[in-house]
Amino acid sequence: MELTNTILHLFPKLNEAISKDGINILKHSQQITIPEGTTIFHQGDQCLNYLLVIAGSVKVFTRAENGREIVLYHISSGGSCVLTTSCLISSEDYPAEGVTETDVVALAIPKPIFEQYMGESKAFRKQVFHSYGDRLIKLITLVEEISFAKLDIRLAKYLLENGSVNTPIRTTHQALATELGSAREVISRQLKELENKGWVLLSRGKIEITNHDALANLLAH
Amino acid sequence: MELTNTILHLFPKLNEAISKDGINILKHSQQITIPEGTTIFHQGDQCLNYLLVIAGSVKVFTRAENGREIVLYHISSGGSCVLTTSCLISSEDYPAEGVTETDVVALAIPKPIFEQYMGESKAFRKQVFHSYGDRLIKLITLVEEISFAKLDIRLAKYLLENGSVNTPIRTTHQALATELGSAREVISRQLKELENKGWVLLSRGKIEITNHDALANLLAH
DNA sequence: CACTTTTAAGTGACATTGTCACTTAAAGCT
DNA sequence: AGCTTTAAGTGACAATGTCACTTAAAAGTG
Repeated sequence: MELTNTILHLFPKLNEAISKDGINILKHSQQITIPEGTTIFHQGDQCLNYLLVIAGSVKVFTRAENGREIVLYHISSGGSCVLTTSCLISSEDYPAEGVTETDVVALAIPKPIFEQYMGESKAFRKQVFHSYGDRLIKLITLVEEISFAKLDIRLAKYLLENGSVNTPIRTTHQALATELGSAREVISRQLKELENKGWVLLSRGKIEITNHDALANLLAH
Repeated sequence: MELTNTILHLFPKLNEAISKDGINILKHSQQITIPEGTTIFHQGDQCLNYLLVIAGSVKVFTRAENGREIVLYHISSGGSCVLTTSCLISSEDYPAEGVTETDVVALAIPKPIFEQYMGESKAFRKQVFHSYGDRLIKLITLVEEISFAKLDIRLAKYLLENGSVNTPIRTTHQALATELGSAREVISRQLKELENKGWVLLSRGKIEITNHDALANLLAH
């Protein structure tokens, strides 16, 4: 019952699907645990389940021929994998890879059950569409940021969203470059500048924010 | 009956929805014509119809604060507007604008009918999901191209896709910059280089391809 | 037609970001 | 302690974006 409550809290629309439409999602789906670093899909894969993430995080990214990568978005608890959903229904290839960033607990709804629910429950459809719309918006926002925003701003934003004065960010410059669709050397230089200004403190694999307000001020424009 | 055939040809899944699921789409929807240059949606709009494009083309783009724009994708005949669909269902704001590039003929399915069909017809759902998946893939591809591909390559690709030796492209450098998410000056310089190589011929508002193979060779890498 | 106005395109200097071919240094392993 | 792996630094240079203009073609107008 603990799990049930967690799920219903994370996916309020499913709650509605269960109570209003009499759909027994928990009975017909399976809870799975995926270890960190697992590739859950990559280009050309067939997929057989609708995945709802209960705990942990999945990184979805594309890779260029020259090896450079860019993160498209993350799926964290309360999110679902729309790319697999899309291929679930329209059977197209997706041009991206998904890798678990942490151990992930997910609810897997098998394809036939998924299709049945899509027909039977308006609330279930809403849940699915909601996560679709969410991804579209995230992708559009990403296009905007890549095209228009300066790197120092995007970097500062990332730092503020992922750390604070007391909680350092544990990541590498390379990972950050991937996250922002830039190159490692460029990130290193930008970080070095922030360090020279005294706003962050750098060490191998760790970035500490030392002046939150100054960083926040960059975003303010 | 002419229109019916056109529609069923453009949207094969709807054909199935009609024949298999007994759904009378044509009866409950309305054919509308929208003149060129009409904004059909912009950020924050509410939308009341599911739009299927029968003829013409819609440009979907975002605008940065400094006025720079980038085209996210085009919706042409056989396409449907997923952004409005998304907001139709999840009632979120979308961070983009849609403007007709030509006169557009579209089929408008009112929201309540749309929701009914979504419940009743698997084929209809497939149609909707297919266009969703399509957009996701287009957006992901766009992110890839913006992040990784060189501008001259993207420009050459655009030129080849939109013109040939006999059919010049009628557009401005500014419009091209918007299409590729770059700046006008940069596009002008790139075009000038192509002209110097003798691959295109430039005049105000017009680009003529004079050496198709050389351009195609750029893409081949 | 000659003129003004609008719109498109060109230009050079400079800033930002990406690429390349490395070097240096820290952490983990035996 | 020495070796290996991984992270980060560096300088030179290329590609792209920005700015503040100028020039020129087309469109509108009396």
